[in-house]
Amino acid sequence: MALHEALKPHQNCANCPIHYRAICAQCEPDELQLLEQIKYYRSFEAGQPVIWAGDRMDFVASVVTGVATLTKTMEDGRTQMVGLMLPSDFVGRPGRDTTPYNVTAVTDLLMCCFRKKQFEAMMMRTPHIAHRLLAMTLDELDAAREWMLLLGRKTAREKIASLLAIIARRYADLEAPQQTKQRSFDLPLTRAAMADYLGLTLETVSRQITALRQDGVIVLQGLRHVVVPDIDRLHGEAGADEFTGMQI
Amino acid sequence: MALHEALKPHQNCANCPIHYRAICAQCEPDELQLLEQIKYYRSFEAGQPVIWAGDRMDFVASVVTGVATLTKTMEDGRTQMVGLMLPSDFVGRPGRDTTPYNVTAVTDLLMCCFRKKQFEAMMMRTPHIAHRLLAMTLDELDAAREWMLLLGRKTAREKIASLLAIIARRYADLEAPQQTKQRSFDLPLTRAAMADYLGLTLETVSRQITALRQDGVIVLQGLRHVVVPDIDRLHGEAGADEFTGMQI
DNA sequence: CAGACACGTTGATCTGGATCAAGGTTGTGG
DNA sequence: CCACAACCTTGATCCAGATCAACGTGTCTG
Repeated sequence: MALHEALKPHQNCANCPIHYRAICAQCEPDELQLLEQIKYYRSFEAGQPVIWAGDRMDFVASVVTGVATLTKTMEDGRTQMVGLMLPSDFVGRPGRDTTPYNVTAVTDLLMCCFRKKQFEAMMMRTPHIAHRLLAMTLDELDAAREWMLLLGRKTAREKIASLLAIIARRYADLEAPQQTKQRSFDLPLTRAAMADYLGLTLETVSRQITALRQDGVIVLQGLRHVVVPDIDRLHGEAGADEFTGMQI
Repeated sequence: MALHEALKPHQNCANCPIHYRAICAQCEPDELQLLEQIKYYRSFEAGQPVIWAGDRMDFVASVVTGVATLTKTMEDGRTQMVGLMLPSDFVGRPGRDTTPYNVTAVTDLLMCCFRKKQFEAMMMRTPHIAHRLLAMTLDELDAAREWMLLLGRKTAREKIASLLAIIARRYADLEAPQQTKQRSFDLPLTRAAMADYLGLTLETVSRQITALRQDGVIVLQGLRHVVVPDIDRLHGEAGADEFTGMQI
C-alpha cells in the first residue's frame, strides 16, 4: 500500500518534509520528542472527506503531503471554499469541539494528527507551540482577508490569475529554481473546485483559463499542468492590491 | 473636550466596559495592573484615519467605544472592507511592523493602546494574554471565513440581511432585553461603507434596504435607526449556512 | 436664508457572469 | 477496444447587479 511507503520517510520528525514551517517549527528537540510520541498519521484518498461541518472533531493535524480544502455550504447547496490547505498548514482548532467547515482531500493526502486533548495539554506546557499556532493563525487571517478582497472586488479574470499566482508562489519554488520569470506547476484543483474557491461557476473558470491561455499569460500542458512564462505578467493580471503584494 | 470626559470612566481597568471580552479578559489582577501601567488612550473623530495600509504601526489597541473598519484597496481604487471592529475587538498584530489594512474610525472612536514592543514583552511573560489573543484571532478567522461565504455566494438581499443580523447580534442586546423577537439599533455605517463591506455598490445597498423595508423585514426610523420586528425572519432572509448559525 | 456639501434614493440602461444545453476529452475497468 | 464516468470546453441566452444620471433631504456655515 502506498501509505506504508509514504510514511517511512517521516516516521522521525527530524526528517519530516514540513518540519521547518509547520506547527512544530519552533519546537526544541525535547518538545519535538514529546510531540513525536503522541502524533499519528492518517491518509485519505483524493476525493475523500476528512470531516463534515458540524461533526465532532477530536483531533488537530498538519498537512504533510497533498492538498485539502475547507468549504462552507448553504442549505440550498451553494458552496464556498474558505481555505486551501497545503503541506505544513494546520487543520483544526484547539478549544472547540465541532468544526464549522467541511474538510476534504482533493488529492491523496497525508496528515500528521494529534488527539485534541493531548495537543491542548501540550500547548499549555510548551509556549513554542502556542506561539507558532498564533503566528500561523494570524497569517491565515491575513490570507482570508486578502481573499475577501478577491471575492468582493475582483473580476473573473483577476480571480483566476490570483489563484494561479498563489499556487505558483506556494508550489513552484519546490520544483524548480526561480532565477527566471518562468514558473510551472500542476493544478491540484478541478475546475469545479476552483469555481468554489473563487465564487464563480465552473463554466466561467473554464472560459477565463482559455482566455488567459489564448492571451499567452499561461501555457497549458494537458489540462492540469500550467506553465507561466512570465510570473510578473501573471501578477499584473491578478490586479495587485496597493501595498501587500499577495501575502499567502 | 469630549475625550477627557470619555476617558474618566475607564481610567481604571476594573471599570472598563470591555474588560470582560477584550484582550485582557483572562488576566489576573496582577497582570491587569501591569497592563494598566503601559496602556494609553487615543481617540479619533468619525471619519478620521487611524492608520494607512503600508504604514509603520508601533502600537496595538482594543476598541473601547465606537466603530472602526479595516479596508484593503486596489491600485485603481476598488475597496473592500475586511473587518468591522466593534468595542472589545483587537487591532494590530504583534510581530509585524507594518499593517496591511487601512484602519478608519467610522464613528467617534476610543482605543486603549499599548506600544507594540511593550505588549510583545508582556505576551512573553503572561500566557493569559497570548491565549486570549489566540482565541480572539481564531474567532476572527471564523468570522472572516463566514464573510467569504457571504461575498462569494450570497445575493445582494442576503448580504444586506446578513450584515443587519450581525450588527443586531452584536449591538441590540446592549440596548434592550431580548425576550421578544424584536431588535433595534443604530446603523454605524453609511451606505457606501456597507457597500464596501458587502462587495456591492452603494446604489444596490440603498435599493435592497428599501426592498427589505417595503417587505416589512425591517422598519427604518430616520436613515440610520433600524427596527427588526422579527429577528428570525431577518435570519431567514440572510440565507443560513448549514451548520454555524452566524458566528460573529 | 442661500449655498454648499454629505448622504441617500430612484430611474434607465448596460454588461459580466450565471444559467441552460450540448459536445469533446481523458482515463479506467471489463 | 469498448463503455462509461469524470472532467472540461464551448455556445446561446438571461438577469442581478453595475453604471450612469438625476434628484431629494438634512445640516452646517457664512
